[in-house]
Amino acid sequence: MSKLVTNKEATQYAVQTVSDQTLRHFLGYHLKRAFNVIRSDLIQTLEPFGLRLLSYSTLVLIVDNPGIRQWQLAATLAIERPNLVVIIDELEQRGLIARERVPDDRRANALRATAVGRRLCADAVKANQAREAELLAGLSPNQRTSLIEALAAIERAGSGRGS
Amino acid sequence: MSKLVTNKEATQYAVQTVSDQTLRHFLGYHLKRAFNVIRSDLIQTLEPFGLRLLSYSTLVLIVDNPGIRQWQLAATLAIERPNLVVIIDELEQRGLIARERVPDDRRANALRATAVGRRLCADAVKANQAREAELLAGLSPNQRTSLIEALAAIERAGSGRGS
DNA sequence: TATTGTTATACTCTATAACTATA
DNA sequence: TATAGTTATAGAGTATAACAATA
Repeated sequence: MSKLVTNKEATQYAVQTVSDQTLRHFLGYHLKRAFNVIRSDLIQTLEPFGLRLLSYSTLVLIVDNPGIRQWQLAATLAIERPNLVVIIDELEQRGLIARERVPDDRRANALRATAVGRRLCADAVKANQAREAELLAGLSPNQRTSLIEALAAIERAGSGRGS
Repeated sequence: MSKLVTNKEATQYAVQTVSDQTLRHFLGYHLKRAFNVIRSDLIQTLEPFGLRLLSYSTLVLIVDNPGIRQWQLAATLAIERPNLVVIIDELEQRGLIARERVPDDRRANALRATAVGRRLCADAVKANQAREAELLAGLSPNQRTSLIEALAAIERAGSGRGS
């Protein structure tokens, strides 16, 4: 550096430590940051299973609800029907689920997990549980319960407004 | 319909109500859903100000930290430097902030909000506060405090791992 | 007419590589 | 050699319109 700059001079132009105190007052800010932690951790956890967040939750819902229709899945996952098609395609091509024809309504598909899909799903759920337990080790059981209750309350407060 | 199908037969193929009980056990599932509520509400709240989520938090951080550098902003917002450039461009073109040259280090920009930017920021923050208070009306002050504490704990638990 | 699944498309957010000008 | 800002680009996630088959 050709010019010697004292700390005092430098502070005129630089910021020593960034203050996010205004944003810290907002729940949305904390929600986003906490969600990012959980999300990036889960992405790494699911990677060995070849699953991403959406294909994972889709597979879990199909395992839990044999015969579910695509429109029901889309509604539960709060995504649009077109965006679900590629996910279903991928799960089917990997042999984890099957689209079955419905005699009652030949427009619809009944989705069912294969034995392979159910096995993979169980393993992925177990891995998810293990990692989440590690991440939440700092919270007491009481804190975890009230955290989930508070989040569910926020979700309910938002029902009835647009997504 | 050529074939008469009784309710009993129909239930073989359809799902009456979708069960998400496996996913409900996971904090990540609740976090995502609660965050979606807050997020879509905030998007609507900020729309009259011409701000989106990222341009909003960027503006707030610049107002709170006059002279902040872009790399500091990116680190605080947990986004990549390239993705910040377009946001800064937009805020600058709207006359809400200015890029100032730094004599010490001619590679860097010192970011400062204009008077217009500070005014808009204050108004947007006020609107955000009002809406969040409405959404959280169902939670006691105690619940809100412990909720934010729990989220901050999760965020800390994730520090030291990749984004 | 309305619904189910589908295709095509577009917009936002996010991530990486590589360039420039400085240091 | 490393850093700050930038450009270009590509990948997810998400949203809408419109179509075919079926109800």
